[in-house]
Amino acid sequence: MTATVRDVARLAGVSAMTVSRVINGQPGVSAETRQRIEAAIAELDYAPSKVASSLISQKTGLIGMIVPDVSNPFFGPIVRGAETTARRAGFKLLLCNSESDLRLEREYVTDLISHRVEGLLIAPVGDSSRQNLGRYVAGNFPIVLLDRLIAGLDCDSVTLDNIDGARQLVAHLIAVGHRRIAFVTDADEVSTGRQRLAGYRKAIEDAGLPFDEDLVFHTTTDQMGGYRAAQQVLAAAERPSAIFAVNNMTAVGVMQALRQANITVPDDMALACFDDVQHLAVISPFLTVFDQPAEDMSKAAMQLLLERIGGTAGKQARTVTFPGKLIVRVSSALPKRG
Amino acid sequence: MTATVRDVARLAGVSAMTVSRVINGQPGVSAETRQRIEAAIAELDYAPSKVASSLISQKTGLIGMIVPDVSNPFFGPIVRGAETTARRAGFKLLLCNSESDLRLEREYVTDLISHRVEGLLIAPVGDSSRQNLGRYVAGNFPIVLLDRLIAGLDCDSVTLDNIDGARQLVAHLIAVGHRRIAFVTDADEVSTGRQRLAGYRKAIEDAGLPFDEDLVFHTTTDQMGGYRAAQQVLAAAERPSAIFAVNNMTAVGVMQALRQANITVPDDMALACFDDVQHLAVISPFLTVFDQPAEDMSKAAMQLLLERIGGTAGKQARTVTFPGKLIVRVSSALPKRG
DNA sequence: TTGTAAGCGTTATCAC
DNA sequence: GTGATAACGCTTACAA
Repeated sequence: MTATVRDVARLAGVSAMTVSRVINGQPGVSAETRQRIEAAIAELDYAPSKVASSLISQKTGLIGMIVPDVSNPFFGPIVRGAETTARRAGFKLLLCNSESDLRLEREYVTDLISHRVEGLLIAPVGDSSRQNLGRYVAGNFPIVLLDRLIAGLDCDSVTLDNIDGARQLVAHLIAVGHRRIAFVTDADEVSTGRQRLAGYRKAIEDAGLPFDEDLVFHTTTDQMGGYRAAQQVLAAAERPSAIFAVNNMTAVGVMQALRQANITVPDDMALACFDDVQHLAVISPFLTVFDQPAEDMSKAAMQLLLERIGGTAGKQARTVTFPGKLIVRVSSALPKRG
Repeated sequence: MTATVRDVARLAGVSAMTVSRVINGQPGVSAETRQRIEAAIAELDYAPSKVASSLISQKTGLIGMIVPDVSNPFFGPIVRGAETTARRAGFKLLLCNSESDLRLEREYVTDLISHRVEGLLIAPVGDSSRQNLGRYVAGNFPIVLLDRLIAGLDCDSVTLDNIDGARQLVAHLIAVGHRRIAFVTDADEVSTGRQRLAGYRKAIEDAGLPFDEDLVFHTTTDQMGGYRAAQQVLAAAERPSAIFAVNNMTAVGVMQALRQANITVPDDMALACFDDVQHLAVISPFLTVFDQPAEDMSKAAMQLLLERIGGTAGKQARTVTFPGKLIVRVSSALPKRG
């Protein structure tokens, strides 16, 4: 179990070096010796230590990945895609959940660096993550941003075309007949929120409607945040006919508040959001969404990271933007009453 | 970025040892020296290498986790819970997706061992995983099984009471009025499938109904497997009025096949399965399920593993069984027609 | 309070 | 074809 090269060498009657050659498939070992060594390895259940070899090669074969929460149906496929791509390139993934907490994110980053991950794939908490990452980016440490950009940080990244996605989604709501559309989103701290707000505004202005700041409800983009924001929406003087939630968890919270207030979707209020939940639509094709190809985005991001690690990337930061697609279901229909 | 203790020592005008003391917060360093060293650390962006310290301490602070697929809504929370618990104990998680592939699982296990993870938390592919794990269990390497047991492998484990869960779910279907209930499950290779079959059978016999082997449809427990099995169910001579799918993905496949055949749930066919999808029910409370407390189970499993790693566990294998709960929604109602 | 020497398990280098 | 030696970056044990 904890045998070393030397134990194997002793048992096989050779030197540690020869064992090392066999392990790494290097030439220059006679077939007979090789067999004796392989027998000794099997006998001792010997597993070479990557800890020791990493120390010499300065390569751990480890990649750090930080997401807010793997159990979020958007990030699950993201982690899955990244891991698959990493594995195929011979890397293992150290997974961290930042819980959208800047301090926890910072702790993870420094820990991962200490573990000598060869690169970092991260869906950052927000613009403030710049504090946590800036020095490494400046030091040319391989980092790729996923889903969210960081203002003022020039770095490889993979995101969705959030502006146009939001524009499409809101344009759809307008086409259906909605005129007052609430947007439930976060503070100005996260790039996705900012971009989706821009798209929301564009769709409204494209349609010749007035952009009303009071229809933008800022909150935390989790279930509780969506819940609270929806209550504010319902309390608004002139109630909107539709709510656009900035992401999936926020939409869940919105739905929860609506249900509690006995408001039926879409009969009393329409609802649409970002992020489709894979497979869910089969069970219940209800929610109109703008779907992000999460797994593909993540694979692309890992690819960028692998290139950076491999040194085949060039100095300039690269940006990949995916289009995504609008999926219209029943939740966005025009209310029958009200 | 890649400074070493010696670089820091040189810059601070001390020995490497003194730097090491400062890093590890050991006593015996004058305040003045400490400050000089801390300044040097900051100046050089020095991050101590866990690769090197792991080599000495024989502790990596790494735990391996293998699940079939993190993007599965059952395993997402499982990974999340494990990571949170591991982090609080100072461990990082190396995440692997076995894709329910025995060979891939084997590869992951040996790789993780080479990386010197201090323990392994695994939702194994099935009974055959015994080949992949047996030697390590025999060698007292810390391993905890999650969700699935392995026949003939005596090892710490956390599972659900699958027999009673399935019994409750099927008893509910019977109480609603169903008499012919199809069970879509895997081959005999996975403990959860076996146990749920036992529960299915018990509920049927408890109700004084005949157990009909032809109502048990064996397939792969993924979406495609559920899809194919449902087609067989529909082709059955005497069509059942309800389908019990062994897990979430299988249920999705069943639903897909039913929809394609223009069969409405529950009006033409009832459906129930294991695994609730968190949050989904808020959006659309449709599917009757037997819910497993995935995150809690996972936290408990990680706790067992941490105890084993810490040596506070004792030789005997421990088993923790969670109860879970039946959640009745609309999909299990008695068909109106047929 | 601080430093020196040795070694953790590998492998690169060079010698035989 | 094979082996001795040193080194990767750190820490334990001991010395000063």
